[in-house]
Order: sequence, then C-alpha cells, then structure tokens
Amino acid sequence: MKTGRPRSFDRDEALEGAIAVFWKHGYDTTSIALLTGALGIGGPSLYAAFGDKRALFFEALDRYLRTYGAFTKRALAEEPVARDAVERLLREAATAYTRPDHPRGCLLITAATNCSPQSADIAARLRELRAMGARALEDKIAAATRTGELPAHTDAHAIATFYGAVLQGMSAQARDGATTTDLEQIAEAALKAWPSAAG
Amino acid sequence: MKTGRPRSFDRDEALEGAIAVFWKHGYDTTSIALLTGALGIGGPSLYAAFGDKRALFFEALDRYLRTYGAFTKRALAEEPVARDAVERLLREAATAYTRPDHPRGCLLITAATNCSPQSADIAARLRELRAMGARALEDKIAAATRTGELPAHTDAHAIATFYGAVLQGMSAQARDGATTTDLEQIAEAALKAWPSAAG
DNA sequence: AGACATCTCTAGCGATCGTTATACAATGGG
DNA sequence: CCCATTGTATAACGATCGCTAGAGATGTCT
Repeated sequence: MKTGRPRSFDRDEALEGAIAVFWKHGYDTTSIALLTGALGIGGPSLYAAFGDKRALFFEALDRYLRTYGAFTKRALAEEPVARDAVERLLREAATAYTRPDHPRGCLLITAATNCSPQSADIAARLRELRAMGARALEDKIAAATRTGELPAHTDAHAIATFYGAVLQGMSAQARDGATTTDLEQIAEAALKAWPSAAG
Repeated sequence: MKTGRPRSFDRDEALEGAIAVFWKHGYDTTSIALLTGALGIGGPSLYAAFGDKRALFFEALDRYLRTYGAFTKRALAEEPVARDAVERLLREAATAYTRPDHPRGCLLITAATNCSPQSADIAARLRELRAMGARALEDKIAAATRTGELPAHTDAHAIATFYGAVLQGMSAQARDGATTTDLEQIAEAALKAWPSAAG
C-alpha cells in the first residue's frame, strides 16, 4: 500500500480552487501567496502536489476545459444542425459566463490577456487552443454548406471568426458586470447575422 | 526662463512609448524595468517626469483616449444617423485594431483584464470608462428611436450592449492575430443584426 | 565665475516574487 | 517499536518588484 504521511487536503478540491484563482486574476497576476491563501495550504504542499506554477496552471486549464468550458465542444458535437449548434453555444455561454458560484467570463479567453514577456508561451498556448476551437466551429459551418443547410458560397471562416469574436465579447461583457439576460440579448442579436440564402 | 539641467528625452515621446508598453502588456505585467528599457531612460528620470507607475499609466491612458481611441467618440459625434455611426465605429475599429505600427486591439479594453488585488482600482476605472462609452452608444440609439430612424420599441440597451461586445470581441480577435479583413467581416456580420421595423 | 535649480546615474531601500532546503509530523511495513 | 516514506511548517534563497536617497552632471541665473 501507500506509505508515508497522508496529504492533508483534497487534491481535486485544491485544483478546483486554483482554477477559480487563475480564472479571476489570470496567470501572471496570480501569485503563489494568493493561491496558498485561497486554497488554505502551504507553499511546499502546493509544489509537492502540482510541481511549479506553470504546471499547476496547465493542469487547472486542462480540468477547466473538461468541465466548465466543455459546453462549447458539446454544442458542436451534439447538435447536428450548424445553426442549432451555434445558438446553443451562445445561449449556454450566456449562462455559463455569469454563474454566481465562480468567476465570470471564460478562463481560456481571459487568463493570459495581459502577460509578461517571460510567460509569453502561456499566452501562445491559450491562443492556440482558442484557434482550435475557432477551427472546429469553422469546420461545422463548412460542413453545413455541403449538406445544403447553408448556401455553397458561404464564407465559413468569416462566420466562424464572427461568432468567435461574439463569444470573446460576451466573456468581456460578463467581466464588466453584464447580466445573464444582457448576454442572452447579445446572443440573440448575433444570431440575426446567421447567413441566409439572401446574404 | 526655466533653469536647471534640461531633460535629456522628449516627454511626449516617452509617454508615447509608455502607451505602447502598457498597450501590449497591460498594467500589472508592465514592470518599471520594461518601461525604462523600452523608453531608453533611467528609472529616476521616469519618476521625476511622471510620478509613479500608476500616474504614468493614467496619463498614458488619457493620451491614448484622445488619440488612438478617439475614433469611437468621433463616429458617434459626427455621424447624425445612428446606423452610420455604428457602421463607421466598427469599420474604423477594424483598421485601428490591426495597425502594424502599434500594439493590436484596444488599450482601454485589454490593459487591465488580468489584474492583482492591489490594482483593482485601475481595472475599476477602465471598466467605468468602458461603461461611459457604452452609455454614449446607447444614448445615440435611443435618440434614433425618437427621430424615427428606429422603431419606438427598440431596446437601446440591448443593441448597445451587443455592439459593445462586438468591439471587445474585435479587440480580442486582433490580439489573436486576425487580419484587418477578418475584423471587417466581423463588422459586416454585426451590422446584419441592426434592428429593423420587422425585428 | 559662482550660486542655484533641475535632471541623470549608481546604488540600494523594503517588499514580494517563485521556489526550495531543512527540520518535524504522521502514516504503513517490518 | 523502529524504520522507511511521504507530507507539512518554518525559514530562507536569489531575483525582481516599485521606488528613492545621494552624488554628480548640466543647464540658467546674477
């Protein structure tokens, strides 16, 4: 069996707390002292359990994407009709970005907006992940042009970029204090730009 | 006349450089060393000319809003028709946010997205300024409902929030590497959501 | 020239940064 | 019980943070 002194805290619980801190303050402006204070554990315990700050962030990011941020992937995967997928994406974002039990907005979008030259690689990684999400959306739209849901001449890249920008805008608005209905109205307005045979 | 040793650098030029650094890295993640390195001046010279880091940021912000960021105010003031104002706002943002001679996106939107608890007041100030801009846009739209340009039942707050989110999304996309035409396509798509008598 | 005022430079302030060595506490295996 | 093993707590590491005292440089004044 496992020997040695047992850990005095729940690792998953601590990781969840780290998600909350990084989510709220971002990577660079989150200090180790801020983390240990929020998690109620000591510095050495944090380093023993997660490695260093960078590793902890990436593990928190990974868990975030598989939990809080998974609704985007689900919407694209579970809705066969592209327009339904985008509508669900935006409406779920409206509620997810304004939940009162965790920080507002999207960690993937906001956590490394401001970063020092030393942690430029973290910003690059998040940008890459956002680009992957945008590409998934673009693929979904491009597929809809082949099924006939959308006109063949539809610019899938432009539409995907637009809705990607709307998501980022909704995240920013949520951080600025917008209500859930505010975000739902943004989603509703954005859906008016959905391409039609006329456009 | 003014006595004493003359300043060895141009103050406006240094302020312009400070704008660029804060624009790119944000407030918290911009260190004094980063500033003095970029401006080519010593620390004491910076403090003598601008006070402390906070005062320098606010002066840089003020200058930014009267130069790079002034196109928003101009669009709302110079275009009598609300729809023309919003269209001009978005199209000018598309080019302003992707200019190659300065950092991408909007300083007002991005400079304090990630901030430590110590500088929460700076984030609050920027948020307040964004709210003022959103209110100006909302007022413009509300006025258009009274002139008959827009239906009387138009929700000015919802429309203003939407285009505010689009601007923030365009800034984020610009930072993520979107091209000028990408942003122009976002603007074009967003304009399709402009309210009509039918909506 | 000399007095004075202002800027610049070097050096360093205390505080905090991320991180870790060291000593002690708490468990399981013999 | 004793040892091995692992986690926790204290304290401190070097580096950097924002910031400034003190000394020297460079100008205008009389």
